[in-house]
Amino acid sequence: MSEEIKVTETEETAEKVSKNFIEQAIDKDLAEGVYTTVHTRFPPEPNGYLHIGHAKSILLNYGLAKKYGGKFNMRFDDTNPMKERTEFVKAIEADIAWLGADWEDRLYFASDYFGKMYEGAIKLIKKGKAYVSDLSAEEIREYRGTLTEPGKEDPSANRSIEENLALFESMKNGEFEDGTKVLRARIDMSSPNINMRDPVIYRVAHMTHHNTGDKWCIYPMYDFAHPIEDAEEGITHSICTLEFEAHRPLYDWVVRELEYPNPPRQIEFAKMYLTNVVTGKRYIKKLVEDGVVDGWDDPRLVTIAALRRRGFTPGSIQKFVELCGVSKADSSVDYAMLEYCIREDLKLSRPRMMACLDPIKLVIDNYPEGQTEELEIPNNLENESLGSRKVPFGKELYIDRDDFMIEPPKKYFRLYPGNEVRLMSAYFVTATSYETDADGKVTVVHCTYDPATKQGPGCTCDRKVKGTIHWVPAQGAVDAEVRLYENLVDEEKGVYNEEDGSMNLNPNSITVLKNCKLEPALRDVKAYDSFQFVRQGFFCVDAKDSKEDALVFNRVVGLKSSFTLQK
RNA sequence: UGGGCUAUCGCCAAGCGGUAAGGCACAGGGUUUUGAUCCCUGCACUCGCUGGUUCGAAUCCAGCUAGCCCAGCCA
Repeated sequence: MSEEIKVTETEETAEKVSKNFIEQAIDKDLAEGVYTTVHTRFPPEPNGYLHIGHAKSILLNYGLAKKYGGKFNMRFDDTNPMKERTEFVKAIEADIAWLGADWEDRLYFASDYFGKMYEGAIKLIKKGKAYVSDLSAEEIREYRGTLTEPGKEDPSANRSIEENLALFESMKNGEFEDGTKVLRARIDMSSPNINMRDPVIYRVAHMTHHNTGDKWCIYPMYDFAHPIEDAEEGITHSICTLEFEAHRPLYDWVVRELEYPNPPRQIEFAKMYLTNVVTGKRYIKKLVEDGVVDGWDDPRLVTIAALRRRGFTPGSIQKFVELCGVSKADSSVDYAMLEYCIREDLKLSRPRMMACLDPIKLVIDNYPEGQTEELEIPNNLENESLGSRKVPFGKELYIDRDDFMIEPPKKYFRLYPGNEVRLMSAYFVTATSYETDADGKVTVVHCTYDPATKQGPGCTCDRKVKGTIHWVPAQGAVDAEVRLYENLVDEEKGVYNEEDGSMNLNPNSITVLKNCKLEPALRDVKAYDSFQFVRQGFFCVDAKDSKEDALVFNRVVGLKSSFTLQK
């Protein structure tokens, strides 16, 4: 195939998928020669764990760089030592790497630029564009004015450049208490944009920084630091969320006053929310502190760590972000979309095994005592490359409680007295009788099998049967605990309680099944291994609690079902 | 309230003056050793509202309405 044809095909494909507004802006910049490359970055503050919302930003930034043959930087925006910790730095790095965003050798810290920022501040002072203020935090607020009234000039605004320089140096040298002096940018106290009313750009904070230790006791504010970080790294497109839109004039002011030659351009997009999910940092924190959940990686949470532990894959999250798209409109994406993405990713890639989550015994009365046969069962009929495994079949098996009913409702085509079903990959069986315990709960089902109905390649049985159920051999069955999850919050009431800001928790968000029986091939699984448990869903070995002799599985997501069992 | 932004199917989201893409969800039907998958089919005479410009408007203009963001020495 010639190269020309390839190029044509690529263009055609690209035309079908419309570009989002950021890509359109980049195309325009490139076409007009504003930039010749694309360089993006993801700049989290290391003050907590990343969640699904951050994943969108990470993948968006990384994806853009990749798509345009550019670069993607990882940068910790650590300008406020009060909130930041190394613990979070490590967790965030791990999460981003897991998601598949590769920053190569470009891992930076905003604190690496504290020197540059200090110089930048001096440059502003020398240009008469910044001054040291004596006002207290409260006074600054008063002088700032309100949404409708303009601000008033800071009494310190007219100090000489020399005095400002000296004072700023004294700030740096630790001669002032926290809160007694700040450096302000001189812009416009009557601007309709409050962010432009002489914003504070440096504050005094005698505090040990996780990266720079005690070297500094003054720290730059986000609005001053961020444009410098971007410019220093040669970022072309600084992509952030919508709440920073009103800060863009200030961002542009900083890079202009500091005279960066090819200043980056800030573009804002709307944050993504998910329905019936808790994303607020302080809410997650409260759930963790109150012991409602088992840490920041509890599988019911949507932190990256939790999604990983639950059994989501990087691919599923990439797909999800791609499907959601990017825009400037507030959105709350249906959780079903995420479920669709993980099912898509796992359905062909994972073995389909048999497991009984609420097992009852099935005894085949006419099967020879003591006999077993080894059945060779393909691991995934839609993906041959996954091979097959052996499953022993014998007189005593387990089936799931839901698959047998004494008095079935209409349209129930599983096992009930007198009915014949297929035991998946084995034989047809017909229920004959059952045993119950003192409470009337079924404990054992008796059946007979038809030796002529052995399933598998070359099966000559042409009789059809409506129901097929899964089973696990009693001999060699593996015990396991399985955890089923539902929304953490009440779907009807909404996530947050309007009145007191509390959360409307769903009391049934977790169901722990302790006596599950898995087929023998599942004995040697490792953390994060995941499988389809046929007819039930996708399950993942819990990385925190699963032990070699006490397996624990999380249900990632159930299979879709158009059938609801009426009990 | 001053400023900024947003409004297209239940949920995302294309559309960029030529007569409403796509995905999720949902509903029917077919295939089926998973009530799954897969495969068909259906699902906005209408684009927050009202006017205007135009042969023609979701797209342009005006005026409304609703929602989100900004008054941290947080990011």
